[in-house]
Amino acid sequence: MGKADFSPIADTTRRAEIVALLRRAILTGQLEPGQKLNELRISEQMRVSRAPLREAMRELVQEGILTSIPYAGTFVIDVTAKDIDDAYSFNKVMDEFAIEQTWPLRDQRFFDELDRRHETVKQATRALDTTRQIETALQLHGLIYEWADNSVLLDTWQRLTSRLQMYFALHQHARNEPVPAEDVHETYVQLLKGKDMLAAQRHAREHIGLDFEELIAYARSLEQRTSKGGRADRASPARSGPGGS
Amino acid sequence: MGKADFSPIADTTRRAEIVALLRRAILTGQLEPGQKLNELRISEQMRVSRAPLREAMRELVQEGILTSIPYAGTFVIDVTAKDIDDAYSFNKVMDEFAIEQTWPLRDQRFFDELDRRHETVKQATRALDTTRQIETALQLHGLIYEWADNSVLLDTWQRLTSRLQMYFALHQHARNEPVPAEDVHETYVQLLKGKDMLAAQRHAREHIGLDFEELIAYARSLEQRTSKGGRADRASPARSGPGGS
DNA sequence: TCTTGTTAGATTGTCGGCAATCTGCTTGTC
DNA sequence: GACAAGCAGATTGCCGACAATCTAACAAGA
Repeated sequence: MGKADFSPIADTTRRAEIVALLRRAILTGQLEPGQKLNELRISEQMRVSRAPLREAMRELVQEGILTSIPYAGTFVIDVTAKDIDDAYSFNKVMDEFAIEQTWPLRDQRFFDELDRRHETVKQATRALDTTRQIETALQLHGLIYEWADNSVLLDTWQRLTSRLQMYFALHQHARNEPVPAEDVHETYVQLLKGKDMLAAQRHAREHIGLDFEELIAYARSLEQRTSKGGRADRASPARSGPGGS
Repeated sequence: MGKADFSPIADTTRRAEIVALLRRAILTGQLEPGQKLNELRISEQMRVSRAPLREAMRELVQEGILTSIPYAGTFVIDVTAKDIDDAYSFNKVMDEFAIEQTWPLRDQRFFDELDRRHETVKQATRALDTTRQIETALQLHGLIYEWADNSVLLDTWQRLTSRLQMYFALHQHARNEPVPAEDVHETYVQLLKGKDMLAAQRHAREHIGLDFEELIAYARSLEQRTSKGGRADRASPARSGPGGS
């Protein structure tokens, strides 16, 4: 009997493609934080009716990168320094857990995949493609989440990833540095291959920490400007949580 | 000048109400795991067109309690023992973090709210309303997440809550016990009022743990039955994550 | 001048219907 | 009888148009 592992074919609904397009536009900074998404305009640009566009938007709202106010519109989320700080401290705890869960499951395939993703990051770095560099770095970092074999953990990470990518892309866009230092992930990869789990956890905390510190400082400086600058109203509406009456 | 703090008025779109209705139906077990949601039938029952219903469904898909397969339908998620186990171990870590973050922020208002929610649970217990008992118990437990002042943490908890409520409701439905023992939350509340943070964390782990153990055992027994029973196919499709190239 | 009522324009929310796709059955052939 | 092709029914995906709501400009009155 022929056994071939086929991966499921791509979703072929307009909705799915629209989701991908919008997400990419947001995460790369083509759509700026706070910006309103005009349904009619976008649907005409994409040559699509508003129905699938609106469904796509609802998905991205739940994914946490859009926010919707009834009869007012759907907006790209505003990024506050506190949001980044929250994500930062939460990420530290998650990292620790992910490494702990992944640690006993590491095998040759894990190491290979680790190297492969590391190589992809270096490739994007050499190509001076900052957007892709952020994306691949997050994918490298995400391996421990994919390997941990915990669906809830992975789900949470993927949600967080969207926001992180948006934050970092925002940062990069602002201070248009050519590209960060040569290889900041080398130590991380080596530690994940090693025998000292606690060292790996510690490094993950501090390594990620450094990137974040810079990011938060930047966000803070932004808020200084906008606090007197204007469009600071229109607070994010209370997320209609599961805890209803 | 008159200063009155008004909270934002309720969402008055059909979509929001549909979301609430569907979520309630799922979390209370009126809609069983694996069951298909027929759009036409539901829209007629609710006297609503399919557009807002479909948008509501997309939200619940992203919320993690529905799963959608293009051109096939939208289904209530299947609950596997591993899912519960994953949520369990993840919840332990989150609890620890939430207590740590909340600890220095506790004040009189926190204690009052804690007592209020505790009272609500006892009330539901006396009324023999198991569904509401689960709901209120989760709200009691959720206070440390609301108080922790971390938007990402709270968001993650609210997502997890949906699934937890579904799991526990499922359990309760099956073994139709009258109502659990009198007051299992007393110690938890007292520890949160006390001075020993580590003790509170430890208790949260073990207390929640016990409930989970029973739940997982039940789920395992269910899978024993369904593994030969039939509708085990139609695996959950790969969640189109943010990483797509 | 400030506040309040009105109105026109734009945008979101919703509806009913059509097109695309899947599923199961029937039919025909070997 | 087994199997492939084709067909009908049901269901999801998508579209265009209408209704409900918001926003901003303008006018009227205190």
